Amino acid sequence: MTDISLQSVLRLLQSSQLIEARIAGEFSCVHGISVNEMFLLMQLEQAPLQRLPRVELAKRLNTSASTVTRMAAPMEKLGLVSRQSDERDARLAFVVLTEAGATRVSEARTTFAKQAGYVFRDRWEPEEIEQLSALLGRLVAGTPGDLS
Amino acid sequence: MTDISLQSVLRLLQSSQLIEARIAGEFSCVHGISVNEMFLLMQLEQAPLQRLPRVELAKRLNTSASTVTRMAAPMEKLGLVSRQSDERDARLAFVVLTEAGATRVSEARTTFAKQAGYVFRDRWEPEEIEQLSALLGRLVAGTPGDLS
DNA sequence: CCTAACTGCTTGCATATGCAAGCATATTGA
DNA sequence: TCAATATGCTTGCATATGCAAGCAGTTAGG
Repeated sequence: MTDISLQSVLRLLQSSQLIEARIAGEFSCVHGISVNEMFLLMQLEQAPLQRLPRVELAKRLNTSASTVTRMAAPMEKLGLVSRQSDERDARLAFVVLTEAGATRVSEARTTFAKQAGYVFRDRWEPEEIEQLSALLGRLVAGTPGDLS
Repeated sequence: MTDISLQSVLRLLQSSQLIEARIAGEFSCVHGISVNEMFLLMQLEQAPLQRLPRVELAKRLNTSASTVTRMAAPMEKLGLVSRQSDERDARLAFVVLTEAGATRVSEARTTFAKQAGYVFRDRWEPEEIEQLSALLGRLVAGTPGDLS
């Protein structure tokens, strides 16, 4: 393989697929939400006032506004988020993190962290994980929804 | 952020999303196939006899057998792959890379490599990309469908 | 042999998601 | 002021995908 950038991106996409497949099943069984739903809650968690307009949330999740609309609806029924409108601009419909949502995302993060640990459980030195994290950090740095 | 494994996995999944979003649109417009379809062709390309049973292809793509069935059908209409049965075991239906498919995947890889290069165009030294690739290589090492 | 269990593939149904159109509201320019 | 444009959200349609059931063919145990 001559092209190192190509190799890196191929490995990045492949490892991402592997990890998602490995984590997703157990995760949603334990917490009743998907990994993507946890990501949504995590975005709210780190937003000022724990709330975001739908369009902004879509940008930070690298997805479309319609997906946010459709993700938020069932989560609202579960009480994990609520809807809030803006007094100044009636077009805005904030997605707001509720108490229950904050609790849930906290529990979910714990499970996720444990599963993330398993990814590196064999033959990884802490310094190597740090190195990987630092390099990946440069790829997500400055993007709207950086969670790390 | 106290847990380095968590941070690494979060960044890995996020950077993967970012890259996919950035690459997918232009890519499929240029080549008439999606990135996932290119991955399918690349798996065949590196398989003995440029062919694989559907179940094996599913494993290597980290997906389900039904997805492979449904991906292969339109690609067969396009002439990129063909179907071949096994003389010994009539259950097997190989997906076979055609000449046209080999040409197409070669062109697609060129475009993909160019786009991969853009991912690292700013502030990345070749040694850093190598380092990233090596670390990610450990995550995909030994998995069925390693393309790198 | 022959039946039971297994394997590979396909298909029906459910879910997830993007795009484009539509609707309501805000902003801008004359 | 008001018409044209822009923005935020939702919804209809199309595509992508997984799971479970079903079918065809193979293998194993008696």
